Amino acid sequence: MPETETASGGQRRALSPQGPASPAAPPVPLLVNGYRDRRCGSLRNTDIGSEVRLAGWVAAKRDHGGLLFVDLRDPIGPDAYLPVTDWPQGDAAGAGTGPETLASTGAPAGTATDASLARGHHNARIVQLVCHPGAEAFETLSRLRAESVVSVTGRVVARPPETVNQKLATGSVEVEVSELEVLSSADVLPFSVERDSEVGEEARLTYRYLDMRRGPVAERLAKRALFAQVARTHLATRGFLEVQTPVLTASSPEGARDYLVPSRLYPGEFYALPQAPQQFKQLLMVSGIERYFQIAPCFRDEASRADRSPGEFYQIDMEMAFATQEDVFREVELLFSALVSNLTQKHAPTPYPRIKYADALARYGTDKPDTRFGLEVVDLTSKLGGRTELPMFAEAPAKRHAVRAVLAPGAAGRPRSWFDAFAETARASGATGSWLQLPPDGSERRGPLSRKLTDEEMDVLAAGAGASSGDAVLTCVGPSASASVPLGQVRSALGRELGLADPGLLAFCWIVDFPMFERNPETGAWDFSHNPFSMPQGGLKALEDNDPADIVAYQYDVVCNGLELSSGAVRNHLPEVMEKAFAIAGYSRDRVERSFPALWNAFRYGPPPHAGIAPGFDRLFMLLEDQPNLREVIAFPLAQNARDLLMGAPAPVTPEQLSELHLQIALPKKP
RNA sequence: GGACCUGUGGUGCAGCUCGGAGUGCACGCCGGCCUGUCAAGCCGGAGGCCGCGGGUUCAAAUCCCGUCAGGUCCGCCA
Repeated sequence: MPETETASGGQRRALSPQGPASPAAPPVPLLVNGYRDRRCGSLRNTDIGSEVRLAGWVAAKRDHGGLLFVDLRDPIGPDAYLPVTDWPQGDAAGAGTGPETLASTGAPAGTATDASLARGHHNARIVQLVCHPGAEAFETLSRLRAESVVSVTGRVVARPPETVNQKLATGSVEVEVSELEVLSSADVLPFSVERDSEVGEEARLTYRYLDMRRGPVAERLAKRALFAQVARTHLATRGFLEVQTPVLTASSPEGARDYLVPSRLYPGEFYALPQAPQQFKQLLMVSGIERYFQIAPCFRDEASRADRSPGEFYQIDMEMAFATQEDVFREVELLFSALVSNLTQKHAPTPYPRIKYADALARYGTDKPDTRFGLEVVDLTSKLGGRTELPMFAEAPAKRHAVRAVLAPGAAGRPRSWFDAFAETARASGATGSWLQLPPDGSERRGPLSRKLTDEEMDVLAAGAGASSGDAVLTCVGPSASASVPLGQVRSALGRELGLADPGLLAFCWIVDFPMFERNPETGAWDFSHNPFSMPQGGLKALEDNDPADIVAYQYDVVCNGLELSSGAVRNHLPEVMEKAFAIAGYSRDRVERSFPALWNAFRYGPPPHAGIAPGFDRLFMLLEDQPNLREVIAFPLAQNARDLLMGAPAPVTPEQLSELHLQIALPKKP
């Protein structure tokens, strides 16, 4: 069947950061050919009387014997966020186009305003076909299974008033089928595409194409495409050049486990897939590129989490020459604002608050705090430490322990098991947990602390935590760096249970001043605590004069709602500073040179100062879409164990392939 | 590397605590009826190695051990 591109070019204009579906954006045309000349979901009252050709999937069949209804469903297209038209010239009469932004996408005029009718959604992609027994198509159509694909010709007719369906965008009309062509027939499906039932993860991944045909995942992919376009367009207007970097590269000694690719030409040698284009982007800075970005694939052979894909993921990798930490913060806030305003109706206050790493640990017990709500951990070391009869508090200053507390609103009446669980959590992280309950009726305070503290001390504790009747105060005593951790966990749990977080808020914040080094608890040696290429604050002098424990780096994270979205840093571009930093971490100059030959050499030839960041693309999009895990925003995700249930990867290869690569398999012996 | 949750006709679930015949629900599937449905309705039917292996027991979907698969978390992720 010939396919005719009837639109003039059919191109979309680049999206402006201000609005993808702004009036300036031309509507997306339909390919008009032998398959169809209209989209199912586009038919309206104004089409009554016209003859149309439609194609799509048989979504549902209602066979009355003497009368047959079929719901025909469009494919999922860019109409999820762009205006569409069924006419080459961009005549928008039937497609409900207009100056809508995605955030305000509403129902087409003249029908129900149900949110499920929003453009691009399931009920906006359906039209009802009607077929009478006399019609030639009747027998064939009535025998077709759901999800078969057909092309039909028919006349658009008005539905009898009492049968108008408010749930469909096309609900006031139907199409009387005169001709039917079966384009493909479907076998019985492993699960229903049309019904809104839960399907197990295994079945969804194995039949991912059917899972996507159900709607939500594919609609999200359409939105993900918009996300990428907004990011690209925005960064381009900010002067960032999109540069692609190799996927086959060298293994780097730092970081996660590498995925290795054996070399055929060089027996016994391997490429590695990049964990991130970190060294390449720094080399681009040395190359004289002013601003670089890339939606970069990253590969890490590490265990997965709901917010961490196994195997591979994408970063919006960015780097700028002659830039400071402030410049990076501003560019990221501008980029995120463009993404948030184009893709969501959430609010994301700027500038993002900045929290020192050490403060984040103290106030939230984590370096990725959810700052949408309060309940911050308070430090009562100076008020209660050393002053009470209770040994735990009394001895804290001498042991250099911190006394910390968090408010548990309305928790006075919680069961003993809840408090015990907290105490156990505290013990597991090497601290001592206790608590005080303030009964709602104002009666005698209860809990272990009530037995050892004076009334005045309890007042200090309650006031310090901001507790009143009905609340509880949880306390934790331990080393300063870890005393807040169990309290932070309780804080997060309380936030969830009590619904303290505004779901419409994206509370971004910067975590700054990460320590440069940390002691390896086993060897006592100094390790890089994060990125070894970060510039220490104070430069060479700080490295020479200060205790490594006190050196902080120009190293930062951007965090939102308790999710870490990215790490970044002002890079260390000075070989002598790098040499010293690596020396503290126990690397000889020789070893640095051997480990990072390209950077080491490049930095001898005039590297500009530079800084950058690499926000996680999938994770940021998952956050904006309120999705609980990354599989919901990825077309073909691996299962948790890094298996591809659809394609069957990984899989053994032939002996010939192995031999060509000079590889032998030595499986571990079974016990 | 470790912990926990889940696994029951094609799909989703109940049954498992307290062992007693594969018992049940919703959907799907097959056949029949049906001219205004909207995930149509009504009648009938088929479909099961209760993930797999071992153990305890007179008897195991149910209890125990192991294992596989899916998920969540800890470690890990410079």
